[in-house]
Order: sequence, then C-alpha cells, then structure tokens
Amino acid sequence: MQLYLEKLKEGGLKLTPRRQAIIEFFVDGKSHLTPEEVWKKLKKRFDRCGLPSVYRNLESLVKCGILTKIQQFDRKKHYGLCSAVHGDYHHHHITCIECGKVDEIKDCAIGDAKKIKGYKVVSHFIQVNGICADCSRG
Amino acid sequence: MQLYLEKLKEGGLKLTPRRQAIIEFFVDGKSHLTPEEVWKKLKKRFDRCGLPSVYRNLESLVKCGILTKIQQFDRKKHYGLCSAVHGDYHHHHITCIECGKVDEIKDCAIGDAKKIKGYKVVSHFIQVNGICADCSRG
DNA sequence: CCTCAAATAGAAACTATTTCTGTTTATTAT
DNA sequence: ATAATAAACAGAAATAGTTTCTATTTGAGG
Ligand SMILES: [Mn+2]
Ligand SMILES: [Mn+2]
Ligand SMILES: [Zn+2]
Ligand SMILES: [Zn+2]
Repeated sequence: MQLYLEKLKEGGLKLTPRRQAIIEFFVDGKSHLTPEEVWKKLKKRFDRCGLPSVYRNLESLVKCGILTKIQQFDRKKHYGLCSAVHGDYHHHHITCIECGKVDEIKDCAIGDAKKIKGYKVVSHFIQVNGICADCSRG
Repeated sequence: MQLYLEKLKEGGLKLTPRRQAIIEFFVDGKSHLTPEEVWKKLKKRFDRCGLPSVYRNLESLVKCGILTKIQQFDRKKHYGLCSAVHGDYHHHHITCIECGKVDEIKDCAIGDAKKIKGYKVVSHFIQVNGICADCSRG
C-alpha cells in the first residue's frame, strides 16, 4: 500500500478512505472491475457513496498509474491494477473470460514501431482473452 | 458490388435499397463510420429511415463478412469495410486519427498462438491508431 | 401475382456515463 | 491545535449511445 500512497502523492491526489478501499478491491481481488462493481463493493463499507465519485476515482487512479483501463467488447469500462506500478514498462493484458483475472503480456509486436504501412503510429491497443490455467483445470 | 451481393446471399440477407446505400458509403468513403454517421448519410437519400434499422443492418453486414467492427476508445461503435471480403484471412486494422481511413495489418503477433502465459487463447484484438501518409504530408 | 419471412419506422425503454450544485473532508500552513 | 484551501464527495439530473417493441411494408422465391 505504501507504493500506492507514493503514486497518489506524485499525482497530487489525496488518500481518502474511499480511494484506499478501491485500491484494496483491486489488490485483493486480482481481477478487473467495472465502475458498477466497484460501487457495489464500496457501498458495503460506506453508508453513503456516490457512483460519480467512483467514476472520478477510477480515472484519477489511472492517471497516476495505479490502475489501467482494460478494453472489453461490452459497453462498460473495465479497470485493473496495473502492475507496471512496479516500474514503468510497455505492456498489454490477457484476461480470463471465466474468472476475470488479468495478467500481463510483456512482449509486444507493435512495441516502439514508429511506422506501420506508411502510418505514423500514435497509439495501439492489444487485448487477449483466454482461459487461465486455474479455470482450465476446473 | 457483385461481390457484396454474393456475400449477402450467402448470409441469407436481402439486398434492400438501404443496405445497398450503406455498403456504398463504406466503399466510396474508404473510412470507418459510426451508426450515427451512417444514419445521417442515409437520411439524405431516403425520406424515412430509422436509426434502429441502421444498427441492425450494420450488425448483419458484419455477420456476413462485409463489414468489420473497429474498436475505438470512445463509447461509439465503429464499422469499416472488411477487405477480407476478398478472401478470408486473419488480420487487424490501422486507423488514421486524422481522416479516419482504415488499412489492414496482415501479420499478427498473436496469430494462431494457442497459449500465452498459460492461458488458452480464445480471442484477441489489436487496433493501431496513427496518421496516414496523406495526412502526414499535410 | 402470391406468399411469407425479413426488413423497416417510430416510439419508447434502457444503460452506462457525465455534468452540476452544494456540502464535506484531507492536507497544509499557521 | 486551528484555520484556510483545494480536492473529494453525494445525490439529483442530464446526456448519449444503443436496444427493444409493435405494427406496417417490402423483396425474393414459388
Ligand atoms: Mn498492467
Ligand atoms: Mn479488414
Ligand atoms: Zn480464469
Ligand atoms: Zn489519414
């Protein structure tokens, strides 16, 4: 948690009880969560808490590098703990479609390619969906 | 257009005026479009036309292989002409963030990898955003 | 032509997200 | 400790994109 505190401070963000709880959800759960899922968990701990705050907090936590957005094919936003918090490196994610666990893919084919097919590459996105070893055994 | 007719028939879909127009938008425009953008163009040609039909048609055209979904980071759906219509092969897309043009990336790092990091790979998604040669020139 | 499944418009519902306003809270400086 | 200040917050309302529903129309095949 110390590490996250530093990241927050770096980003000029306060450590609030809600924020701390949100970070814990991701650290403990080891899976990605939607804003609504975070909200449901949060409501168990706090009498009053608003969904807009959850949205704001998740975005803040992405900005300061604690969380990462995970693009899925539904219309919801998904967030996961970005282990690049342990040192910043370029990576993408693989997600288990059964249990929602998120792992990292460290080698990326696009990598730091400056040009592809005559295009100046600005950004890229890779998402792999699969079934993790645990769920395969199950 | 003959090619598209065949694809439609294969998929058990009728050739309707609206469908034909939609295909033309993509063939002529050479860029990806959102349902709303398609709708706006369609309304210029047809007095009466409904947005739900546009959504339905775009999905139908994906199913029969004429269009492909292009995932962007906004909340809208994006569709583009899938040139794999000229023969089915695995590919992804690169999009120009200036003009919206879509090109194909034929070699894919994930390709037919069956396993990554212990995960049984089910699906994957790659999207590259850049600035095309034309737009780079200014 | 006739038939019938497929396609359609338009209205209404829905869902996820964002904006707004006034209040509360955590940090920092006294 | 206490005060000042900027950030975080709840709750209500608004928005945007998409989907569902129902009754009507249309195109393809016989
Ligand atoms: Mn990560
Ligand atoms: Mn394609
Ligand atoms: Zn799993
Ligand atoms: Zn371009």
